[in-house]
Formats: sequence, C-alpha cells, structure tokens
Amino acid sequence: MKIGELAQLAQCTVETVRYYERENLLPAPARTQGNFRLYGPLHVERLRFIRNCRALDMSHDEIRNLLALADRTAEGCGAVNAVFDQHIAHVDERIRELAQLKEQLSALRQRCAGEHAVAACGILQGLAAMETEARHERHTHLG
Amino acid sequence: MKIGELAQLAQCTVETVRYYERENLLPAPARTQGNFRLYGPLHVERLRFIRNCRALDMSHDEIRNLLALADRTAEGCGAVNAVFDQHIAHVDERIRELAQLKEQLSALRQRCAGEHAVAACGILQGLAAMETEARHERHTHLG
DNA sequence: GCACAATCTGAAGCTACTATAGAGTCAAGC
DNA sequence: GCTTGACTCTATAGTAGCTTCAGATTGTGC
Repeated sequence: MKIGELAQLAQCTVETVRYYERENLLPAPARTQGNFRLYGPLHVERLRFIRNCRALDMSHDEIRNLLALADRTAEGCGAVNAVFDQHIAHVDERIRELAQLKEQLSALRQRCAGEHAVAACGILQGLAAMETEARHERHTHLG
Repeated sequence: MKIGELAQLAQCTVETVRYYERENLLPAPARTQGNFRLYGPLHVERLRFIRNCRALDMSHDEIRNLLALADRTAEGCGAVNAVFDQHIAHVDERIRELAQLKEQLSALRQRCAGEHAVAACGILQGLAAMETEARHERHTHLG
C-alpha cells in the first residue's frame, strides 16, 4: 500500500509517517518505480504500535527504546516493564504538579468575585505579589 | 540596573529576559552609552508578573492578554476573570486527560507481572492491539 | 491529451526557551 | 597603561513532535 492508505489505517497524517521515517521510528520502506513509498502489513503494525504509544504520551525516545526491546526477542521483558514503569511515574508526577497548580489558581480566582476596576482586581494583585520562585527542573517530558 | 540584576530579581536567566523583549512581553528598556540594557523598578514588577504567570503555566498569549487588560485601567476586570477562568479550564482538562491516561497505563501494566519472553509480554501485546484512535484536538496549550 | 489527486523533497513554522559563538564593555588590580 | 575576568551584546541553532508550505513528479480517469 502507499503512504496515504497506511496513514489512514493508523489514524495519522502522511506527513507524520514521513516524519517517523526520518526519526528512525519507522524503517524506510521499498519504493515503486515512480519513487512512491510501498508499505506492507508489518509497517501497519509498527506504526500502530507507535501511535498507541504516542496516545499514551510516551516520548519518541521511550518508544524507540520499547521497539528495540521488542525486537530483541531473545530477552525477557523486564526492561520493557522498567520503561513502562518510568513512564507511569512521569504521568503521575505531572498530575501532581497540575493538581498543585490548580489549587494555586483557584485560590487566586477567589480573590476577584465581582466586576471592579482592574486596579482593584484581586487576581492581578495576586499575580503581581506572588513570591517569584525559580523554575524547578522537569522530571517528566510531559508538558 | 543591568540585565543580570533584573534576571536575578525575577529568578530567571538573562537569555529569558532578552527573549521576552523580542516577544513583546517586556518593553525595550533604555540603553547605557555602551549599549547595555538599563532597567527600572517597573520592569522588575512586570517581569515578576510574567514569571508568576508562567509558574502557573499560562501561555505567552494568555499573558500578553492579561498585561494588555491590566494596562487598560479604565475598564473593569471582567475580561481578566475570563482569561483566568479559561486557563483554569485548560488545567482541568489536562488533569482529566492525564488521569484517563494513567488508567490505561495501569491496566496495561497489570498485563505483565513477571519476567517472561518479550513475545509473551502483555504490555507489548497490549500496545500492539490497542484500538488506534485519531489524536483528538487539543483544547489546552498544556502539554 | 488533460485535469486532478496523490506523492515526492526540502525547508520553515510552532512554543518557550536554552545554548553557543564571537565581539564588545567595564571595573579592579598591578 | 594594561591585563584579567565578569558581564553584556547580537545572531544563530537546537529542543519535541509535529504541521505547513512550495514546487516538482507520478499516477489515474475520461
């Protein structure tokens, strides 16, 4: 099949498919005489795998890692579990961060109930007065 | 004061300060004879405001919006509240997304308890078998 | 033979910075 | 007066994961 059909089967765009090839997530396929990419069922499987990982917000590095581990059929899946556990930890941490953020935002929001002049707006005052703190390092690739 | 001092007062790097100037978040300051940027207390206040907004994960667009609203002192703060509420909605949605993600990940994780061959790994099988779904539109700028 | 869809490559754009190179400025010490 | 070192300047490229675009080719239906 050609790239358009593959993309449709994996629910992504053809640009994304070509991008994954450049990124070495998808192997370069055979070409037709006219230089069109020609894919088979294995490509569909692999691309679906990648898209599913992305739907779980894994990074390309994590996915490349998983794919390499899956290809080394001789070995056990302990390493797979490790990658997975680490990713779950990423998600967990981001959830915690956002929950804390939401508390701060809600607290600020309560400082302005009505419609007064901006000079008196509790939100703006709060934003100006907050204790500026250094940006902490990210322990997750999740935004 | 010069850029280094300003950056320290706002807990960010000098590169970030110059970047904000290019992005029209911070107004271009006066310069010394030697072409060094020269800042006053108003710049400190504004930069702190920006950094606090960023600590709350607001986008530059949201911040530009808030700054413009704060500058129009004649008007009320209804619009400020609107920007703020929308941002809280962003955070809320992202938390919901991640919570759902975590459920999926946990379910997958339970499919592989021990250390077997990768061919039998429930996680990898699950990743291959998941129903590929189209990436839904983002309603939040939060990653 | 011609229109039109699909494909090709390469490059630029997005967000919010960070990092680097190479040049210039300034204050202190000898 | 001269050097050293800290600071600053501009301009450019890199990050992640794509998306968008321009301009050229290929393939298909009539």
